[in-house]
Amino acid sequence: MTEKTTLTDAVHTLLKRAIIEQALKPGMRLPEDTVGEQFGVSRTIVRHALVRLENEGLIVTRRNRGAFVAEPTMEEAKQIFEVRRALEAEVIRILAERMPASGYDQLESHVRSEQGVKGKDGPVSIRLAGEFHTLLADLTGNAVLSRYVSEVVLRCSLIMAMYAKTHSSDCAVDEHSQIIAAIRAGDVGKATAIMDHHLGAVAGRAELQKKPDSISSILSRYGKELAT
Amino acid sequence: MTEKTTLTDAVHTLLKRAIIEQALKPGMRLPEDTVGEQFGVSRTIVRHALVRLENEGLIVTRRNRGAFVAEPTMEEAKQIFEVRRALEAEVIRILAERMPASGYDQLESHVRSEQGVKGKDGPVSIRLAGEFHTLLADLTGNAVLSRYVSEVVLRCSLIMAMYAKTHSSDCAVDEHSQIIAAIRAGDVGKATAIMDHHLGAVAGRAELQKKPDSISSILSRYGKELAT
DNA sequence: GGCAAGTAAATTGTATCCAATTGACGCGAC
DNA sequence: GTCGCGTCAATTGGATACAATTTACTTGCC
Repeated sequence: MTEKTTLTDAVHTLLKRAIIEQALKPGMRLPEDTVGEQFGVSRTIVRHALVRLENEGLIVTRRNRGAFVAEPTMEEAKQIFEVRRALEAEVIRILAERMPASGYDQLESHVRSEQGVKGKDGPVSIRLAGEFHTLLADLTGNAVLSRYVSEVVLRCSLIMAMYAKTHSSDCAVDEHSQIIAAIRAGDVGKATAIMDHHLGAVAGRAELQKKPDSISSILSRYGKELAT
Repeated sequence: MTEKTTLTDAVHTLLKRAIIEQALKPGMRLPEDTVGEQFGVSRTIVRHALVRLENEGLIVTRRNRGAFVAEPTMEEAKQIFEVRRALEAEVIRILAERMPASGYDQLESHVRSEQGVKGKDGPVSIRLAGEFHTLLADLTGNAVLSRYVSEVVLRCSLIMAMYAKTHSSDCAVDEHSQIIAAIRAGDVGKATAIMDHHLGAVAGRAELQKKPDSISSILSRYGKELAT
């Protein structure tokens, strides 16, 4: 399986995971040859992977300056959450209408694995929380929808990594279960309401945590100018 | 302005327009060096542009085979329309709440230019009809939403180019005006309903037109194997 | 005459190489 | 001491060269 994929895909996937798991922090530079050296591939490959990442909004590139891990502003974050809410509402609407056979099993299985890492917050927790929503979108069978949800979820993960101190996954997992239940009951309105509340809480957590973190956050945003 | 943009952007834009305007027909091959020769750039540039186009769903690439203009199946088309409906509903919801100052002027101006080419159906008509929706999305001020709408609109244009014989833009322009009026009146429900009907009609036209066109369509789909 | 295998051509995947732009450091003048 | 200018290093933008894989054709055998 690892041989079937192209090198570009591999690098792209690795970089993506590294960004989401905060190994590569927002604002950090990504020199092409450094990354290439690290993975043992040429700049060409890294360039292609970076193009993809830029299209996904996970990095930004400045002309003749190179690529940087994206640092979503609060404004961008609001926009992303706005789109995400709309997309996930559609996901719920579809799933309430046509949930595939093994859908609930997969969802419950995932929630269980989320509960497994409930205690320890951190990158893994953020990733799993995101993957719940991705799984939800996948179950719609709509590849386009799934792709977009996946993108906004990843960018939200990046936002959370930037602005929220702790992920406090406790309530998140709980709400995930509630969403599943509401969909199972065919109650689109309730499921959407919970999802909205869920996302609102997530967004709000980022927003609330932003103030105390603003000093270092702002500095880090301008800090890349000084980074040697 | 043409000097500020990078070569990749230029090639990307040109290819995109060529695909939308059906100069490059669905299923057609896009050899890297042929395209590069045509535009006077290297394969490197073309490759980057192709990566972008693939991410946008306008082309598909087969491993070691190259790039082909996408040929959305009816299933994919349905998925794209499903997502598009959800996204444009969100656009309407937002615009009814916060329409920028010069928004209506821009919209009405665009509708007038659509009416200008009302008679002659064809690529330009399809492009303008698409740009109305893109403009609508741009007015939300939400760059993420705008980007996604732009993508699905382009893919819908490709679908229409594939499946619909005539674009019959008459009703489309009329409905565009109605949507503007409904938004202006602050009637989200009505605007969404018209938009749904509008998109449904477009999708339906593709679906209905598909049968009589199926022979040549299918042949063209297999024709790429024979293309010399 | 049809099928299969081998070979050759074409095209992509990848790496390396050159040029152009940008940011930084240092020097000098005011 | 500070501001401005010039040179330099570093990194990306782009092109070319090489390798690997796939397709298609030809040739030989049944």
